[in-house]
Amino acid sequence: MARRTQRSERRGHALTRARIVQAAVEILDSDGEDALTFRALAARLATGSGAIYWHVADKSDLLAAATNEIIVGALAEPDHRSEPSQAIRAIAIAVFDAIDAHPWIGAQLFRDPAQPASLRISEGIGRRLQALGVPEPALFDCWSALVNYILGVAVQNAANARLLPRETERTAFLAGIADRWTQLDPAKYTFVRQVAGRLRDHDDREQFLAGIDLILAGIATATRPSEAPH
Amino acid sequence: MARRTQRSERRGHALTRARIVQAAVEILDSDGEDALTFRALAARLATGSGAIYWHVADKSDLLAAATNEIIVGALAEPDHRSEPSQAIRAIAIAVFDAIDAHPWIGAQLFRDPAQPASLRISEGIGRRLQALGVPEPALFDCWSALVNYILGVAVQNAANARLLPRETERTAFLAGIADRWTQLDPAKYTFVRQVAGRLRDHDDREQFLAGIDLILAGIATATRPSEAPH
DNA sequence: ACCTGAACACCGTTCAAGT
DNA sequence: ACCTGAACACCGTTCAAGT
Repeated sequence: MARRTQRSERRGHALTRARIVQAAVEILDSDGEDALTFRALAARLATGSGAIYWHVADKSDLLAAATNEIIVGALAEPDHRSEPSQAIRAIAIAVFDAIDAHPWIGAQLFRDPAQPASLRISEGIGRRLQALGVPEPALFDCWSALVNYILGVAVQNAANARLLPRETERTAFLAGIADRWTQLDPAKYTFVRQVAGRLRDHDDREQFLAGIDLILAGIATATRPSEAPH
Repeated sequence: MARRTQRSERRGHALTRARIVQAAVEILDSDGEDALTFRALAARLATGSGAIYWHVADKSDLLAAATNEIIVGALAEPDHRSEPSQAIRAIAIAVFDAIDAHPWIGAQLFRDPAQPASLRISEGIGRRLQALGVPEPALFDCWSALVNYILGVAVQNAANARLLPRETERTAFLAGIADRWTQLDPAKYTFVRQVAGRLRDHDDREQFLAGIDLILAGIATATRPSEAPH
């Protein structure tokens, strides 16, 4: 977001790590994961492919940097006022939407639990759980369940989004799955056949949030017994 | 598991889709994801790389087939006797352990929600939720939350396992993260610093199960109100 | 019908050579 | 210190040619 002034900038086009990452994000967003090659990146930056290696260790380093840029941006403005459980939902949605808008993040977000992106999410969730009054012994489990769920589902959704870029394709795709489910062996797949209809018109985002609420309900169970009514 | 008799089999070495998939699994398990190339596979099967394409559409088809083989095997023997919530835990653990033992499954399991592997998991979980007495309106949400959590966490764990193949590396890795967490800015990362100690000696499998229990507790909340005490 | 293996069109990464 | 771009060691996939 913020433009850094570059001391050695010439005509505004010095090759910096920041500019490389930015160009990588643009390629990833507009043309997808496969389009990001060092050759394409070099062409866009009007330089040689080898020059990029002076600022970036390798492709995995490049993807990690691009991921952090997006996630840190998405979590930039947490609302400090809202109620803890609402704040948790807000963080979850921010991550979900960021991955939905930039599906290439998906695979990357797992790589290193110490990268800024993961840390921000962890800290945000953890603080709200404390504010919620979750007792010490249960805190680690509750925190880990929520963070795991948020990252896991968001990444799955990103994988789907990568497969089906357009909304119309998605609708047709879901309808296709629902149809195939309906035709399965009734004895072996009773349940799957039964929920096929729901699949057709469900919304991934709402589904994701319903899961968050379910976990929060479970957390409330773990919290209440140690709380006196006030 | 079951050996199919091949009509045109000569000396037990006819090139079949089943044999190709089996060889692919062996390479993936012993040498990792990057080691599975069509050249390596052809060498192991003592044939040309092009021959494989007669039985398999492309690499993604090959990986999907390998994934299904493992998952279907892992869920082969569900215990019909146990209590529903115990059965759900058993399914979750079976998936977790399968992905833990074959980390390369991770990325693949998302690809197609209509593949046998996903179907088995979905059906298994869904039936137990019905047996648990979850009312119709809540069923879809509960099912989706559980399946999403199971797949999401298992895949994350697989990604970590891929990074750190050996147990000793893992311990050192966790200790390293915990140390880094401890050194973070106390103002910005209060919570993360606080749980760093727990991270050091936590067990991924137990953590995973704790999350399942939390969701089950939430599901019980959604179930109880509509049930009369009996 | 099925197999062979050279050939094609790519990759990420390196590195001598330049400025 | 930083950039260039040819070269290297790979890939997945295709396809004419074989049996």
